[in-house]
Amino acid sequence: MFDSINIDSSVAVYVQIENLVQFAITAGDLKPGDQLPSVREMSERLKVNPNTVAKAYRDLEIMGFVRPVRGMAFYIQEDAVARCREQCRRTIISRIHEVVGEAKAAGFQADEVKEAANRSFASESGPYGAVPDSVIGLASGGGGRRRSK
Amino acid sequence: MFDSINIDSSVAVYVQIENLVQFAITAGDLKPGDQLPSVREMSERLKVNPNTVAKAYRDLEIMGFVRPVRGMAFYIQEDAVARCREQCRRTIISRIHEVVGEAKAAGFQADEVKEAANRSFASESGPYGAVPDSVIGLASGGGGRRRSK
Amino acid sequence: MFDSINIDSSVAVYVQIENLVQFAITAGDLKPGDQLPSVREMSERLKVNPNTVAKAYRDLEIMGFVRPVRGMAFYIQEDAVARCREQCRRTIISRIHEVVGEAKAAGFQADEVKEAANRSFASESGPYGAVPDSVIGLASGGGGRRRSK
Amino acid sequence: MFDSINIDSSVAVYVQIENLVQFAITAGDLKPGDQLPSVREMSERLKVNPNTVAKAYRDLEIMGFVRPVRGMAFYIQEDAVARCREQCRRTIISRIHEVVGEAKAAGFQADEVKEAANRSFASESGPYGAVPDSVIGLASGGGGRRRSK
DNA sequence: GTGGTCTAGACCACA
DNA sequence: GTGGTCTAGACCACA
Repeated sequence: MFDSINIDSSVAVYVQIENLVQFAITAGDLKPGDQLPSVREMSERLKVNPNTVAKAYRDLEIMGFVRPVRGMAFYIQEDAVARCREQCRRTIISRIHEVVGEAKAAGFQADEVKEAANRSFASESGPYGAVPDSVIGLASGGGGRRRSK
Repeated sequence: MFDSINIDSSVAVYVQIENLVQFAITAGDLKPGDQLPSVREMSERLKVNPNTVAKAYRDLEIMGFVRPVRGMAFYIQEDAVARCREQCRRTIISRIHEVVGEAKAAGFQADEVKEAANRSFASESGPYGAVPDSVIGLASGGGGRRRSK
Repeated sequence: MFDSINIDSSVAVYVQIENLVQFAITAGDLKPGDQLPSVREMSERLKVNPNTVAKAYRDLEIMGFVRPVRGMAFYIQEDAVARCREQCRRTIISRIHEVVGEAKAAGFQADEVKEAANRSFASESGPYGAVPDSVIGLASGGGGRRRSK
Repeated sequence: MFDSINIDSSVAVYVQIENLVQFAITAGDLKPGDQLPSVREMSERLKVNPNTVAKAYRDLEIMGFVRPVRGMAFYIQEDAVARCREQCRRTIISRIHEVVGEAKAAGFQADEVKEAANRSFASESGPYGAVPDSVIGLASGGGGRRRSK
């Protein structure tokens, strides 16, 4: 958990951090009352500037998912789970929709998209890590065949 | 073609424009020798500033997909198709990988992602348009089932 | 260094900026690892719009001479020097060739061109500054002699 | 005469045309009372759009170097020569100054610039043609030696 | 503070 | 009419 930031993603780093936390809450990896890693620890894990982590935490606080106590500790709010899950669902649905729209526009077939998704599901990497070869693999395999034409 | 820009997307507007053109080339909607809509026309269609379109076109030129002819227009290069298709494939694969990673991190099941993708495939909208209700629908349907913890 | 832009030159302002940086790299005034003046500082020094400087810096990045670090600065690349020198040489040779061609077409003698070049070499001014009187002086001196048909 | 336009030069095409005419007047290749090539003929020789030639001719008329008669014929003015020569001299001096400034900024030695100029003087090509190999040659010869360091 | 994106709009070169 | 350059200035992401 909390180890994959992709500096090249179109998604801003601080949004990636917010997403990682929200996904963890939604998946049950972080429960109400749990504590977030400190800003400093998180910034070292993710190798980003502490200010960037601090901004993400501040946003999560504004959204009501975490609550700051004293200096640096942030705790997951009691009522965060349901709202967080709903927000994650919408975020992900709209991103799936966007990416499928791109695939359609480029002439990809539904099968190819599904196959690519399956490979990603099977791979080990987190949401924002680099794309492993096992996923890219599709390209020279089934992908190239049908898209041509 | 060329009618859907999402100002709220994490993908920069000029990148969305570059993608739209590349997808059109890959899908065969734009062929070598064809000309791009003029900067002004494109900016009116997409309702973005002409400078933003110009930046996208300049990037496409640097990538070697189009060639500007002074006082005339931008033309699709002869050798653009294969390279463009390969680049689109990589772009899309890595974006699918990212979005699937997000879904996994949030506890989505593969079936749910596939179902969301199917709905998007079936919908009419382009890559960067707003998310139609028919797609959001999944949420309250299959989505709610397993994600709950 | 970095103080002379000629808004009246036929050379576009952003190209003049690119040239100034390349000349500085070639001459060893900027070394690999050094950082460029910030976009804002440069725009104030040269009294041009920040966007114009940014365009020049972006081009230098595309040419592989500098590398931007988000939130920090642009740094001279390790391998920039040799390539940069070669490109400068070609740029300058072709510009000398152009100007000599103009002089020949207008009936200038080789001696006159050399004398003008010597005066410029002896003067203090940078590449794109205004032409000092000491250089113009040639005109009424040796220049008038033979050119008068 | 009138056969070399360099589309890649920083000097605008219509300015190159104006220069070619002015150089020809200064050098005595065009005399008062002589007629300029028609706009159409010139545009075919130089392979540029007639509008561009027309703009150059209009400018030359404004400068008082040529006079239009009826539809399309332009004649060299009686008093054009002296003024034209003076203007050419200033144009060329300031361009020599600019190019020498560039060479100095990049660390070129005076000798190298002179040698490059000599080569250009010795070559056959006109002011705005492509740079012949005989001129580029300097590079690997004396040029490379001293500039390094 | 530093670079990156975007808008708004002027003016120019070329076809 | 088409692309290219430049200004002026706002706002954002990141360090």
